Amino acid sequence: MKDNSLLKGALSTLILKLLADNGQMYGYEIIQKIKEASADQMQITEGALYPALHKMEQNGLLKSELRPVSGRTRKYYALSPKGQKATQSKLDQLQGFLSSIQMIIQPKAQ
Amino acid sequence: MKDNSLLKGALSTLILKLLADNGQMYGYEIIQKIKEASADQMQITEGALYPALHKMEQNGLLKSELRPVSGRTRKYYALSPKGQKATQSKLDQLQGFLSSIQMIIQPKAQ
DNA sequence: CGAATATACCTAAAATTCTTAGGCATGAAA
DNA sequence: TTTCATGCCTAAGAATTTTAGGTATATTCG
Repeated sequence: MKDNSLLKGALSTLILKLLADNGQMYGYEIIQKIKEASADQMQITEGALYPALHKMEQNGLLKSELRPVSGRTRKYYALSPKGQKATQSKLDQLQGFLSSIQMIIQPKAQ
Repeated sequence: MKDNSLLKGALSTLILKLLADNGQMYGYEIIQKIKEASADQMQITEGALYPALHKMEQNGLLKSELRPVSGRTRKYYALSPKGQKATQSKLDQLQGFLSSIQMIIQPKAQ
C-alpha cells in the first residue's frame, strides 16, 4: 500500500514536456529535474522511469544517443518528429484531466 | 493502449471528496456525478468504481447501506469516521501532486 | 588509502489499478 | 415488446508502478 500512486498515468506526458523544454536529457537527469521542480514532492523511481523511456522510444516518440561524459556513459533522449507532434495533444489532454479533477475537489462556492 | 489512464491514483480521493460534499451516494450516482462535473471529460467505468468502493469499505474508509428505491436496490455509501479523518489529508496530497505537475507542464516564463 | 556516497544505467517479480467485456435484474420509454 | 436507462456485480487481461535487486565509475570524506 503505497501512496505515491498519484503519479500514475502522467509520467509519459511529463517526459515529453521536459524534453520539449530542454532539448535533450538523460534518465538520471529527468529524475532529478522532476524531484526538484516539485519541491521534493514527486519522486520518480528508476524502475518506473527507465521502462517508460524504453517504451516511448520503441513507440517512436523518442530517440536516444549514448554519450560518454567524464568516464560514465549517459543515454541522452530527445523528441523524435513524431514525439514533437504528440507533445501538444498529450499536454492538452493532461490539462483537461487536471481541470476536471479541480472541478470536483475545489471547495464549491454554493 | 488506452488513454483514459490519466485517472490512475486519484479515484479514491475523488470518492472521498464527493461523499464529504454530498453526505451519501450510490455507485451509479458517483459515476454520473463525475461525468457531469467534468463536462463529460472523465468517464469512470463501473469496473473501476465498484472494486474501488469495495476496497475502501474493506479498509474502513466507507460504510454502506442497502436501500430499495422504487423497485431497485441501491447501495448507499458514506464516510466512516476514519474516512472523514482521511479525506483532508488525501485532498492535500492530491492538491500538492497537481501543483507539482502544473509546475512542470506550465509554459515557463523565462 | 579506503569507504561511503553520488552518478548512471538496467531488470524482474510482485502489487496495484484500470479496461474490457461480460452477467443479472427492474423500470420506463419507444 | 424490445430497447434503453438504472443499478449492482465479477473476472481476465493490460498497463503502470513499487520494490528490490544488479553493475560500474567518479567523487568525497575520514
